[in-house]
Amino acid sequence: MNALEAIRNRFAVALADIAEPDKVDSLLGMIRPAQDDKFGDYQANCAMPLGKQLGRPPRDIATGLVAAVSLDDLCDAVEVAGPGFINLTLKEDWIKSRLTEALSDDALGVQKVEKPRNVVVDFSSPNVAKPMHVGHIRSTVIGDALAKIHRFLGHRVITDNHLGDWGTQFGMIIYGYKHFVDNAAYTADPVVELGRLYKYVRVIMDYHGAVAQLPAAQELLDKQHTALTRVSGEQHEDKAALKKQKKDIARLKEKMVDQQALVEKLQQTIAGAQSDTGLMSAADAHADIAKSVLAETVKLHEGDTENKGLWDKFLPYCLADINRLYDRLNIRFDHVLGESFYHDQLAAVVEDFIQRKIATESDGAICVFLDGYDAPMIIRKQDGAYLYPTTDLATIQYRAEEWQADAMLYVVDHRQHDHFDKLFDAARLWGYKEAELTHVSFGTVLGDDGKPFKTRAGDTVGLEGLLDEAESRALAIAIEQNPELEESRQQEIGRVVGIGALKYADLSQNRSSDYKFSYDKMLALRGNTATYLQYANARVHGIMRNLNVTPASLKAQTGDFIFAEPVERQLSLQLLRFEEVLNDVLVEYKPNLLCNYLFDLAQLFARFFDQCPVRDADSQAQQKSRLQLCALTSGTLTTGLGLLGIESLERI
RNA sequence: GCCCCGGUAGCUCAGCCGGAUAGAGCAGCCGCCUCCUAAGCGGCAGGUCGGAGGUUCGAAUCCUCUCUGGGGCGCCA
Repeated sequence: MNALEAIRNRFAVALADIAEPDKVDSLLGMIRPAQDDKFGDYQANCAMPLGKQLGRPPRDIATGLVAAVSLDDLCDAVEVAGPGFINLTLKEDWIKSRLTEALSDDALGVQKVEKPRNVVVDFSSPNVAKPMHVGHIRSTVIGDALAKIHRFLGHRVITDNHLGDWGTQFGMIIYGYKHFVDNAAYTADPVVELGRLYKYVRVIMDYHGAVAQLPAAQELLDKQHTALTRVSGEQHEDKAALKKQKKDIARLKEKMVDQQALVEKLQQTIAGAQSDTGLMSAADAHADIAKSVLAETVKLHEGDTENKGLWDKFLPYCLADINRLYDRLNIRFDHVLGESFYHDQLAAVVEDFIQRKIATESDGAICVFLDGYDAPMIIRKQDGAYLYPTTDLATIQYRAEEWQADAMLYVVDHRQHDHFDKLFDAARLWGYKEAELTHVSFGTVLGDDGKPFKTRAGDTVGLEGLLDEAESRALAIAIEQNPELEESRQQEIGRVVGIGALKYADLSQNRSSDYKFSYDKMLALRGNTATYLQYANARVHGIMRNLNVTPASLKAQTGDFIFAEPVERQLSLQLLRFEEVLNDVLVEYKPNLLCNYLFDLAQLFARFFDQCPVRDADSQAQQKSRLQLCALTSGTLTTGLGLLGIESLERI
């Protein structure tokens, strides 16, 4: 039982007597860790709102509460301060006995939740056959961490990688294979050749697309220009009209900047293609490539033997390709049920929607109209093809019925917010009202310039290159810091530190905000980084190594805890907050709360390391106590990092 | 036009279902290795929490308006 929960339980009894029953929970929520040491360890802020509700002075309420709550075995000082804050200081004996419990427990005293849920975590979900890029890493890393934390707290977790394995990109590869394959290259390395084919077809399609789009884009730009000239030339007398004119001009100019950029981009695409004569002859020979690609996709979906055969042939290579990345990131999934898994269920989904009269036909498409949205959710196109909302609905059905999911978490970037709002509304209309459906959204990864992270050439940055760079930078530091270590150890440190830094950079940020990617910040040796935590952990192990003890040997024969320096008590309290923080993480699915916690823990340990000699402790008993704190610290850091999907080492 | 998400120290960001003097890291300045990993520790300096109203005993946090940046908005995913 963590301290916060213990305190809340005691207050719950007392509050039941004086507060309205439905208010008790929110009042208990006002008991929280104290913001400042001088206010004790925890503070209860519920007397002020209670005073208002009951029409009595809050200080009286606070005093009454203090008298009514039985905390004798838990807290020392219980003080009423200011307008009615109740400041609580935990008894040292209570802290010490919790530490002793944690020391002998593999889960560090963290208890399983009382009501485990079946939680499906849908994350990563890349389109196979397209190169994975930096945008995929946030979903992958955040989803993995949330799954691990759920599991650690006793929930039944199912992770599912909902691959895009049935879309247009296969039409592209199939078309590419049929027309452009280099058989020697394919035999030598199918993955590389398929990747090349995808890009090749993409470039040709983009070229034709740009050629088709450019005149209209140019025309629109000209129109905007004309409009700007016209509006600018207008003469107005009254202020309101003048203001409107100014606003219109500003808006038009803004639009023109965007439109100009679009035109330039199209021109660049065309010029880029034209500079490659080989490509141009292919482009000329395949003028209808977009239509043909679509046709190949349709044939695949309709079960065409040849295309389905190619799909069956290509898919394992595509999977092997992405699995190489998952291996490097050390990430596994319980299931990999991509879009293709659901394709034969889609017709039935749409039929069911029609039969239940929650979908209607509009302009030949089958639509679900939802309150609060102008645009409907289309589940079948005019041409009879299904769309991703259809697949997503089938997926919800499957997860609810096959897996009895109590919660489905979708770790997907924030741009799909509207899609998920609609999807969830539609699913509830359909009858899936029980399960929690949550879009765990996250922001965009930006470059130094504040724009979506791209290479100088304008391509999205490949994930593979990102991992390479992170590792090689970390390796350089590892060699510099540990010149005496053998090379394989340095390599190992480089790998663990580099990958850890990359993951932590994503996790430590509030997931909802965009974040600026920077190798330098990520691999900084100080500050709130994985490296700092790994370093702290390595230092703990250094102490234990020097004194020839292990967490296991300490566990075998525990001793008393002694708080000589203030930092020892602070460190202890922080160690005991682990469970509390893990529960906090799951309230809003925010792994950064765990990062913050671990960073605070590491900082406290660094102070402990400075102020509390272990080898040269004053007594055997004190040394024992400090070693036990070391064991708990390394256990918590290692476990905490592990829950974030980050490895730790005993020496870095 | 409508909808969503941001704006907090020079920079990168925490804090946001209201709580006591707004935090951290980086960058800057000053100290600390005869001492368990200095990939460290201590200290100094730095903020009208975009702006204006409002609700409240109390607002970075809630409400309204406004400025500003980003994203999304019928047959792509």
